[in-house]
Amino acid sequence: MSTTGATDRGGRPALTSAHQLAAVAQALFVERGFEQTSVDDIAAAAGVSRRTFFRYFSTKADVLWVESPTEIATFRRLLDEAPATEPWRHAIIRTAPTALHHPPEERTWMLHRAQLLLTVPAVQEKAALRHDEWRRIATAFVARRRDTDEGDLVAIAAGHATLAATLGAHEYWIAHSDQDLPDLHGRFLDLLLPAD
Amino acid sequence: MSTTGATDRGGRPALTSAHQLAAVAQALFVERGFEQTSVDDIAAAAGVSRRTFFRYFSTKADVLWVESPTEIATFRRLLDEAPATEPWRHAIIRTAPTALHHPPEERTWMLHRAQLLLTVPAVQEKAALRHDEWRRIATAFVARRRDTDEGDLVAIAAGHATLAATLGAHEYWIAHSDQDLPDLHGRFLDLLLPAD
DNA sequence: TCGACTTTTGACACACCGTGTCATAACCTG
DNA sequence: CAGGTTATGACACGGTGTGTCAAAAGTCGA
Repeated sequence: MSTTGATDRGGRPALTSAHQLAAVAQALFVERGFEQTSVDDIAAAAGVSRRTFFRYFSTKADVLWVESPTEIATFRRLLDEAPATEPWRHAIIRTAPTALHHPPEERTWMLHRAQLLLTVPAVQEKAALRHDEWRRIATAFVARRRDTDEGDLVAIAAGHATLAATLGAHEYWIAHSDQDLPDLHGRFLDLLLPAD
Repeated sequence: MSTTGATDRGGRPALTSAHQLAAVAQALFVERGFEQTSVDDIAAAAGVSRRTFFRYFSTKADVLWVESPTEIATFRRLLDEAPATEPWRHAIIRTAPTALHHPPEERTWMLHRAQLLLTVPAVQEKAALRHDEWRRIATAFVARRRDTDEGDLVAIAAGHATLAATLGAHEYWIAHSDQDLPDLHGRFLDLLLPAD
């Protein structure tokens, strides 16, 4: 979370960081649009070369998912830690909104991110892989709880429902940003998850 | 469906057609992989220039959605024609599988298509736009039936549920291709659509 | 202080995607 | 045969993402 448990084994110090690049890039996206911003622009604004950008992110759009590995890992961990007595439906409704929760000071950042994600087609495309990962976590969890494999019909349905609820909650939130995202998320999950 | 109500206003006859290009392209995708197939390869195999390919399809992946406009239009039409007495939940469960229905002789073609769609990341990405359109049709329909706008929470949820069910059914079908896709589709819809 | 090691960086070069432009080919009708 | 119409091919261009390699800028040990 905070600073580096990284062991310093010498070598040239980095000129930038993933988070700094992400901040610079997202600011440019918001300001002049995603497709109107080239990787050259981002690199120049961050004071590094284009090649360096691609060492931090394998795709231009990837800067929007800097937090994603953390969120994904949190979701997986929370489900792993869910008490065996808790029904899987309840566990998902409880953990999914928590995994995506961010402190209030990151709210406008999140809102901008969500708007880019749901509005810009080129960005929406790149979301597919992340969505898949998110979905698979839920599917695997439900399969475990139901003592089946990941080919289980209900588990597959639950996975897709989890993703659908997450996207739906964000879509609704964009238009009603005064409301509480985790709360909305829970309501969508309750509406869409199949019966236990 | 079958041949051309197109008025012939003269001009040079086309060397190829969207369907022929799509067939050639999908065959190459299945044979050697999507990313291992360049547009140059497709064009060469079809006997036209690269530029011509992009006049028929605006993206390499678009060949996989030749049938999409028809399916989308059918879904929209079927919902428009649904009797006002039919509950919206039932109407979606009835019409969505029908709109995606294809004659048996196109089965292997559909199976290949579905496998590419759910397996190859680069293809999955391009699906986002089509999925959005599919989802919006359901959302708009539910909003109409509930006398609300497309910002309605239940309508949004129903839209995402419709898409989730469609994807889930295809995913399940890939692993159990002996079963009936429309039937699976209906079961997923029944499982995921929120209560009326 | 000097040299060996490690890591980050920048400079090129390259394949591919998708777009704009323009001349040419191949059909129609009068 | 002339003029209109449509499809095509050739070419150039900006952008993305990748591979390669030499140079920069630190660390540590002798």
